[in-house]
Amino acid sequence: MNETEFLKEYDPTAFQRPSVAVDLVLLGIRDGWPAVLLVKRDQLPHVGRWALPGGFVGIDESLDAAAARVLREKAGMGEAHLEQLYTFGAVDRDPRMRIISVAYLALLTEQAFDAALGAMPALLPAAIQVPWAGETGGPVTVLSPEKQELTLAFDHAAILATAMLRLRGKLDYSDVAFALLPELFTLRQLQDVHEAVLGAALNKPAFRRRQLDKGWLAATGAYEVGAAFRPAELYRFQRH
Amino acid sequence: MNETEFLKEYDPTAFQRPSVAVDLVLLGIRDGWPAVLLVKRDQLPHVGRWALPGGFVGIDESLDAAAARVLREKAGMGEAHLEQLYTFGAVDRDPRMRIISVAYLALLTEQAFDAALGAMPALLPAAIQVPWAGETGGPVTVLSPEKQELTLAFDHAAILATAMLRLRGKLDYSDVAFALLPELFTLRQLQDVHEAVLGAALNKPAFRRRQLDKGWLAATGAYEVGAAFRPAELYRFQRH
DNA sequence: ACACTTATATGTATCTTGCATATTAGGTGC
DNA sequence: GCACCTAATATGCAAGATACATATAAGTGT
Repeated sequence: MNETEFLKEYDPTAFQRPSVAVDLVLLGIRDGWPAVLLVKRDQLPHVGRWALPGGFVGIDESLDAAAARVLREKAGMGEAHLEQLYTFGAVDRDPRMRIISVAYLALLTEQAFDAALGAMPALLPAAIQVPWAGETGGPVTVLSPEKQELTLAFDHAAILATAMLRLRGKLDYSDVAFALLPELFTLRQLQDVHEAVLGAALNKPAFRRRQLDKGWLAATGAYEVGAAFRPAELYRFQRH
Repeated sequence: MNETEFLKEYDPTAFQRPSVAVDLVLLGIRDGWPAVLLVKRDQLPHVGRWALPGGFVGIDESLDAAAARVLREKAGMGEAHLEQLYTFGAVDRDPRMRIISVAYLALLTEQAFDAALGAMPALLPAAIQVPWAGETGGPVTVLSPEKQELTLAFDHAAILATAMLRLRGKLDYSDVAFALLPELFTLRQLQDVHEAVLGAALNKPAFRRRQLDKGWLAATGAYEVGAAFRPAELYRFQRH
């Protein structure tokens, strides 16, 4: 029996299978705070609760492709930094049936975040507050624009907590911060992103020096315009 | 319609679903090198190739539980540090059918590694060589005990590379190294583990001081016995 | 007793980081 | 035009972390 014959006889229905979905944490910085885009559930279960946008993975679709499709369909977004986060597979995480969810982290610039809100008005921008426990990953609080604390559907609060923790962890050794910034940015904007994600203030000269020493920043020679005071130089991210 | 009625009518067969499996990277240190336990495939596809032990996720089984079960069934192992690694979901990663694999990293002490070999003689201990490119994660070479380079089945080489990279990345800020060591160990053994995982030599006094400063090591007052020369003190890992 | 080898301790130069302070370059209001 | 305000940028220094060299200690084997 060769491989082709084998495949003909293989019975792919032998086992009962779980459904597989992707859920997206659409993350950006708004008003100096991390923010996430949520959708309101209009079906049972958890009707009326806010949830992460997601969708089932097609049988002929890779996980990354499914995540990119959900990004397009649910956030009207063509481009964003997308990275796989973690896979959530508790048996009872969805009361309808067994659904395994592969969570993805999508990082949006402030501009992309607003564009998504414009394209999909049903999306809710919610502020994220993370206690500075860092280590184990304390409970994350999600606030509506009216400062109401939201209870997310399913295990989405845990997914969001994982996302924030991962982002914090990767912030200083990877280039994720630049995915949250426009093409051109000032060092102060870069620091603001870091401070928002870390939820802590950083020393300015030290931050500036460390960032420049990494060799990832290319000075453009251009400066911001219309600033009330001395304009800062604009930098561009450039892979080492 | 309330939630209970809704669930009755929900049709879980509406979409064609992928199969979900877990694959385990059973990792230990042997003779100063990272090593992985492999199984020989006795079925198509990829008959005769070496693969990571794995199994399908039961419909009433969480991902973590499935990983623990595979650890028990395929490695005869009750205890080991188990952590989810990454989920591999390319459409064509298995020619039989669509299988999404949630990869787990299992860290074994040298003792547990040998015990697994004893309990499951079909397992092959293969040495892993990782180029010191670190960053992007170069190609990983897997060597049989006879120093033959092995070609792993499916995308298991990529899974293994991800495991090694993750381990390297977590080595100095987490406690993973202790999962590779017995209950009591010397500072030299701890350094040997770090050097094997990193594939690089480390400065002894600096390593020793940094480890002790972390506050994770509890001196036992006991010393190794039978050492040819001055015996080293035994330490125990103790969560901060 | 001595050689041998590794564990452990210490000292110093170097590099990194945090923080304070100075200087620069705009805009704003008179 | 000119003083003033504020934030960007630059510099200086102390504290901390790290790499590396060297010294001392504690066992075994001859």
